[in-house]
Parts: sequence; C-alpha cells; structure tokens
Amino acid sequence: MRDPLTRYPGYALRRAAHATTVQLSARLAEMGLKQVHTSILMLLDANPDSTASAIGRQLDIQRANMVPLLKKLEDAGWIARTPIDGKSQGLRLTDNGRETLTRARKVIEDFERELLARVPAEHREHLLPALDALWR
Amino acid sequence: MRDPLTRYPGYALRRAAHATTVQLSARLAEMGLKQVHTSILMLLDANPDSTASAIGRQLDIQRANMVPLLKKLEDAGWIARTPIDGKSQGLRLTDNGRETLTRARKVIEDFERELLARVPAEHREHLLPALDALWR
DNA sequence: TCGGCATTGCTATAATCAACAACAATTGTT
DNA sequence: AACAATTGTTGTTGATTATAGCAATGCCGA
Repeated sequence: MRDPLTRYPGYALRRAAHATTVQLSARLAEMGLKQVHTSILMLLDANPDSTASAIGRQLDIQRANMVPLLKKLEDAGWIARTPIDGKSQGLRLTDNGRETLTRARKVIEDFERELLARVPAEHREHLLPALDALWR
Repeated sequence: MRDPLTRYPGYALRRAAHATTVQLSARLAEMGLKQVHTSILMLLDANPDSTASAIGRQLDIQRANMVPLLKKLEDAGWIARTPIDGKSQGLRLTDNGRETLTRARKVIEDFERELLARVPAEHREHLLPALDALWR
C-alpha cells in the first residue's frame, strides 16, 4: 500500500513515540510502574522537597492530575510528604522509593541504550538535539 | 530545577511528539479535522478502494476503532463506500473529500515545513531517518 | 466440492488519560 | 489591610484505545 504519510517527520515522530512508549511501558509495568511515575521519582530524586506544583510544571502535568499520581506513589510507600508552610508540601523519596527508582532507572537506561542502538550510527548523535529543538 | 530526564532520547521523543501533536491538532481543528481523519483521507487518496481493514492495518488502528472514524468521514460527505464483495467494501474520497484533503494537506505540509525549520540545519536531514529506525 | 479457518465489519464495553472548572486555604505584594 | 496569585484538592468530562464477541462471508486444502 502506498503510504504518503511516511515522508512526514511529524508523522514519523508520532509513530516512533507511540511505538517506543508501548515497549518501555511493558517493561516498567512488570515492576508496577508507569512512565509518569518513574519520571516523578527521578525528578524528586534530583530535587528533593519539591512541591507537587513544581513537579507538575516541569513535566507539563496539571496540578489536578498530579493528585492521583502522587497518591499512588505515596500508597506504594515510595514518596513522603512534609509540610513546608501552610499550603505547600515538600515531596521526597523514601528509602523504599529510592530502591525502586534504582531498579526502574536500570530498565530505562537499558531501554534508552537499545533505542539509540536501533538508529544508524550516522544519525545517532543528531537525534536528541533535533528532538530537543522541537519542544524545548 | 534539575531535570535528569532531558538527556534521554526516549523522553525527548515523547515530549516532542506531544508538543507537535498539540500544535498540529489545533490547526486541523479549525477545519473540523483530527490527525487520524487526515491520515485516513491521505491514505485513501493514494489508495482508492482500500478496505477499512487495510487502512487500519497501515495506521495501526484496530478494526473496531475504525468504525466511528469512518462514520464521521462518511457523515461529513468526504468518503463513500462501495461493496467489493459480500463482506468487504472499498472506500474512496468523494469530490468533497478530495477538496477538503487539499486544504488539510496544505495545513500539514506547512506545519511539517515549520517543524523542520525549527531543527538546526546540521541535524535536519537526520531526523526522519533516525525516527524511521525507531518504528519501521 | 466441502469443511474448517481466516477475514471483514461491526456492537458493546471497559480502562486510561488529559483537560477543565471550581473551591478553600494560604501566601505574597503593594 | 486589601487584593492577587499559588497550592492542593474534588469532581467531571471527552477523547482514545484496548478487548471480547458475533454474524456473515471468502479462501484454501483435502
């Protein structure tokens, strides 16, 4: 079948993102995580005591939608909240959360390595800069 | 805020796809279209009398989910169905549909051009081949 | 030619996700 | 002190995708 769409970078971008998302999600699911959760854990690991709002801002997740995400992480015992002032609360990883993150990070880094390996060598180092230009 | 995620191509891929999707969707919405609809129209333009199954296969859309998509295109008077045999039906653009596609294609090609323009020249020609390697 | 298998188009449903509006409480700003 | 902005919520919605199942039909090998 003739497919005129495949010559569009934007189309390829969506298809590639979808395909890779499905694959990574499957691996993370084995340890009860989704990509968003892992992103939040990573961000909290690098920025302890950040607020839910700040994390959401960084990940482009609305405050309202952070609520169930954080609830899940808290219920799992991976993060803890400590009041900063009357309205803000700092989030940080628990020891348990740090341990989980270590395993998740391994999954992710393995996956990212595989991703780059799929890209022909002559294009490889261009991928990240090109993508960054599209959203940063 | 320190963001360890930004060094991952997979993450950048998802963010870039999401960002660009939002932008293109906004433009297509002005003419009552979504990206999937436009994709289907393009595929039908290049492959008249394809079946719903074949189109779905090409776009990775399940047969069940093609139904409401095609219904919308048919209700809008953009495609027509003609029986091939007892169980299959060929889809093709109506004149109206071809006209709509012409306008949609302009939106898309303008957008794709802008997309590439955002990418620094030295990375530009690497984008499509790199993305293709990730899903094709 | 016939029997089984695959395909097609479809219904119906469930799960997930992101967007939106609104709110009370609190903080910051002038 | 008054006003504006921020925070963490609740509740709801629409859109999207996945899943299972079904009747009708076409295809292919014995």
